[in-house]
Amino acid sequence: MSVTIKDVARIAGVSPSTVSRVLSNHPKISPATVRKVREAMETLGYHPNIMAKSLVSKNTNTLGLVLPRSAEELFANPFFSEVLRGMLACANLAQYDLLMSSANSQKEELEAVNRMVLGRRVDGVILMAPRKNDPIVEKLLEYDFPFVLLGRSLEHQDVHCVNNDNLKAAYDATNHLIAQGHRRIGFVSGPKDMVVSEDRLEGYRRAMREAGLACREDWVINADFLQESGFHAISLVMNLPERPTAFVITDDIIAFGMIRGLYDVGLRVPDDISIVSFNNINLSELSNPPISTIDIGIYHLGYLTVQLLIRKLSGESVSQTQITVPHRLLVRKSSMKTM
Amino acid sequence: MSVTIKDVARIAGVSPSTVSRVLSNHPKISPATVRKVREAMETLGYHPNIMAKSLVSKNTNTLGLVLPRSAEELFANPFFSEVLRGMLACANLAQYDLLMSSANSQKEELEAVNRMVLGRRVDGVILMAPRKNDPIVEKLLEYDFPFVLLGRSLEHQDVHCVNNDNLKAAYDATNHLIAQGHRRIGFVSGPKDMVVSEDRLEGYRRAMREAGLACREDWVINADFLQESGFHAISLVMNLPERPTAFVITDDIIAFGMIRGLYDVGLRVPDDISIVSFNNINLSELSNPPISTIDIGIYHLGYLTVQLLIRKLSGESVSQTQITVPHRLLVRKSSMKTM
DNA sequence: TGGTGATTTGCAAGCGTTTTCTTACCTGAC
DNA sequence: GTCAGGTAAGAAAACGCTTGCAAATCACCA
Repeated sequence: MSVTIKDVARIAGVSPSTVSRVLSNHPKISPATVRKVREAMETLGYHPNIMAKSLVSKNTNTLGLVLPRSAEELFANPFFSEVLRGMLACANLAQYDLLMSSANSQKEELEAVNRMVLGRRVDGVILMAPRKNDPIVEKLLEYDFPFVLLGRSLEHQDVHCVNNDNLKAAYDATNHLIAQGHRRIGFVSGPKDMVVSEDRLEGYRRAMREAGLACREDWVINADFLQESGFHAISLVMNLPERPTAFVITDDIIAFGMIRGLYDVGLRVPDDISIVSFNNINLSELSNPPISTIDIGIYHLGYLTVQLLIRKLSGESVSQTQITVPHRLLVRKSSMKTM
Repeated sequence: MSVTIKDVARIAGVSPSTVSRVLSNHPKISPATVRKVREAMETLGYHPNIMAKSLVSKNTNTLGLVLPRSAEELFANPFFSEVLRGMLACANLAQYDLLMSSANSQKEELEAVNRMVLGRRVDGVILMAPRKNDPIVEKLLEYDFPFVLLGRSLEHQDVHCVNNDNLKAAYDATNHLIAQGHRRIGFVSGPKDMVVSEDRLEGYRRAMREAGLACREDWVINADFLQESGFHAISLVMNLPERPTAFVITDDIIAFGMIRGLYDVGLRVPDDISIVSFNNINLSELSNPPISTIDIGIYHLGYLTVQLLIRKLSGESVSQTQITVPHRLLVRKSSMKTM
């Protein structure tokens, strides 16, 4: 069968406890013994059973990634790979693995979290893109289980999270369009119950208000993070009594869909309608025209989230609860009037 | 502390064994006892400790996903999210979770696999995009550990795998271009040591040969699965003594980069150069021009891989070792001459 | 009444580790 | 040569669960 600590002990002529101590680099162990044990491990091809280890030591070196329900939206978005890449890079460095489970309903979502948390399967949890009044947040707080938000909680200010200043980002994006001379500016929002949607919408509204511009309700279009949304949005846009000359769009992928949809109805970007979107997924630069976008540092978002969680787990008392990843506006052709 | 099976037993007035049996739906347990135990679990908020459970039962309900080293390439590609989505959907259905670990070097990669496999952390392993002479494949065969390839092994015919008929797919793509009247057709390949690259290149060559067309070595350009590759490829293309009028490209994202790069040097797709690529990532349809591509059924690829692995794990003797996901050519504007 | 077999439950060992507590051993000072 | 003081190694109990085997209970019939 598989080789255990006892086998190693027998071969090395020591007790299992000693082997265990060698394994965890216990200081008070003689170099000679260490050598003997190491050799035995080598010849037997020993590898510790992580289950047994976690059972007694009560940690798993695993982080749980809880995907928002109806994760389809997120998944289909390159944003997700990129944030995952950042997470894995950091986790990898600290010898952590990532456990993912997806869910289709809120019920399944809670079950998944319970399996992970109450089943002692992970040491900490990462919550992506939380919603308003997210029950998972409540649950984890109730359990007093370590977790970090990628995004922020509307209700709990003291929860550790990594986020952009989405309000400011949308504010910047809108102001850029205003500076380009646009007066009628629309906004395409993500799912209504997500905190990020709320923040960005607010940023857009603030910029419009400060510039003394009308902020009409029918210029705010709801979408989700799928390219089809961009496509669908077009019919709404076309039916508007007064059509905006520019849009702030909450996600590059929606922008792709919109540009395409506009093209099909004979409208050109940026000549007829200017566009600024969010995220700077790597393809946005290769779009035709290249898309002006707010670079939110996706990779860093993922990396720092995991880093924060690991710091929490290692007992470090992390006083700064909120980490803000800086954003910057990348002006490309989709928002450049007549060049 | 956390509530265990003993607590439940005490409250329900039965023995721990009985509780365990209720948990696993043991047939010979009286309905009355079941009810009592269920109630006790409910009031205590009991959740089984998965570590303890796996320690004795020797399975973890977890699948390990081993990413190819230098996974950056893959990650940055929407292909990856989509395949992951398929995997998670299937795993989720069967109550499995996915454990990911990434690695930067071959050494780290082997360590990760050992942690997973020898550490008894997962029940089975999924290997993505295997390379020629992949040491991980050898290792898993040596351990006799259940695993499934997403892709195929060049050396081992009897390994369970889910794959496309990449040779035929490239053959189809090339023939499509030939049918459009092209005679000078180039090929942009993925990393040389990956099996998929080999297969697609072979398909391209076969089509060219059968059509009696020259298959010049300097028309085969090596790239990796990054958009930058497409970009870089351009300088190579421009320096060719005799330039192809069309390209078969092994990945949509490279195609994006190439279209952009060609545009920048004043060449138009499809008017100057036609393009057919692979994968049909969702953005390929929204490209400008929309990209003709081989739809390889990414989602299904992921879904079926996990399904096959789970079937293996559940003891079902799966006789059919190779599952081929059908592909189809989607003709879009990037390969349509003058309309 | 006692024996038989079927059905339900409990006992206890074991899964592969870690860790506390003890013991054995060695060093050096008196 | 004895004993304190310290260091290195072992014994054994846990961690929370499963499961083979034995015991208990009960119905039934001779």
